[in-house]
Amino acid sequence: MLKVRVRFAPSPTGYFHIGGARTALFNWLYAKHTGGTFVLRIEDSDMERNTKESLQSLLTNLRWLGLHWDEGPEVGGAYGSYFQSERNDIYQHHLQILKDAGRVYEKEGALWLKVSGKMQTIDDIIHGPVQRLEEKDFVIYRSNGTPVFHFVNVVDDITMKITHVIRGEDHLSNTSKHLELYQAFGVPAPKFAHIPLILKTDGPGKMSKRDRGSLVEEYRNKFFLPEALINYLSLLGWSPKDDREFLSLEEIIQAFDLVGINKTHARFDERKLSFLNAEHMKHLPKEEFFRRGVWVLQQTNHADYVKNEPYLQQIFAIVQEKLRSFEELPHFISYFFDEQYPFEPTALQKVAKHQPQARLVELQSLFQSLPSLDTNTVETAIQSLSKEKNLPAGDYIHTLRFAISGRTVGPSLYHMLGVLGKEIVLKRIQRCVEAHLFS
RNA sequence: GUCCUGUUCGUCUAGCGGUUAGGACACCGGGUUUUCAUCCCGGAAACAGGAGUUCGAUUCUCCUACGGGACGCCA
Repeated sequence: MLKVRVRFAPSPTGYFHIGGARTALFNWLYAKHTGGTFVLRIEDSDMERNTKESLQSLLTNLRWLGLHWDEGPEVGGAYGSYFQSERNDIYQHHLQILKDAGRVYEKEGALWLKVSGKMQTIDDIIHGPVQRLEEKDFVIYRSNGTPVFHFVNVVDDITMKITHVIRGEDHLSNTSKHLELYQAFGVPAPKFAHIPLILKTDGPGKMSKRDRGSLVEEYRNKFFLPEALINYLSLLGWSPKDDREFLSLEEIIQAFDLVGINKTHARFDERKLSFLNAEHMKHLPKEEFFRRGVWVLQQTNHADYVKNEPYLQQIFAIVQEKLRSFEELPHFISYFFDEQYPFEPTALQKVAKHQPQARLVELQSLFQSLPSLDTNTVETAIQSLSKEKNLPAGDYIHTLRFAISGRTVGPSLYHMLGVLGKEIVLKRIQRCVEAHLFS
């Protein structure tokens, strides 16, 4: 069995977007699944539109996603260069082959390929046989002497020994041109798999770089988990054919195959992506959550939160199950580090109706009588206090959370008290009492 | 316009002739956590339409409608 060689061949003309990432992912997955080789080739034959920044963005985001290439830029390989702009000799050589075969003519300074007039049959792994007649001759070299996409794409796939071309369905109609080329060169075509496109969340058409949420960069900047994006993207046009949706990379590689890919276009849904991100957050091993959390804090100018590591570890431990995304982390835990935390107006409103001032005073004397505020002690103490005063425990709990954090939402209150400790908690209650917020 | 291609809940999907058409997100309701963005339970929600083929079509064929793509000296 021939070893699989697949490639992702983007042109660096803008930011790396979701559609490209999914195409890269499917190629990468197929290589991993079959033990094949994943090639990254830069299609920069249109010099005017290429930028260094797009190339950098591409490489950075591909690596962030974990889609490392076996051959390509900064990695090398036996079939380089992996930049089309550096493969001119190869293209000239192949042009000569077509000329010798009598398939090329010049018109208005450009070089055209004479089509065969034969009906082409694309044997697509996803769509089955697709027939299409390429009716018109087409340009393979521009009048400025540079080769065009269809030509270089085919020449590169031949010379790089690509076995499977996995690309977006927008190329399905182009494939008859490519088949003309393969035949003109006298070489067999690779296998094709045209994957369905990703459509806009709402409105007509495929997702484009201008659509909100379409850039991989956005998710990296918002501290999404790359494994969550991968998981979500893998589910666009593919599924493991059972009820699993929360999947690790290993599970995806294991189950992935070209024949299981759908024919229908999929609509991008950021809400499901967020859900998957939250799931992956919860399943992160403690140490990994800590490692990445620290990194996020440093990136967002909250390095001071990291100074006391054991303290931070305690905070992370009670916060992990509540966080949907690392983007929320700095704000979510800010009051653990700031005695001047603000009292949120909406939170105040919710709490104000339960005679908070009186409750806080009662809690003060209760806590002073306790040796420490560990979770169990505090829980039973508050329970019996509410029973004694014949009040709902919620009156104490809501008020207390508000007093020590300024908010109505956060991690488990009893655990919070334990992490903050008796001294700080009493200080915070005092601060709240003295603020006279409830008049 | 021509040529390709597709059509299962709002969305992502399972299903490959006989199923109460399954799951997930989102949504709604209830419960737990006497907070909550966690967790648990429940609910509403789909085979585009029409002809065939067949004992029987969501599944096969054709037509219509609708969606998507390609028709560049862009990739």
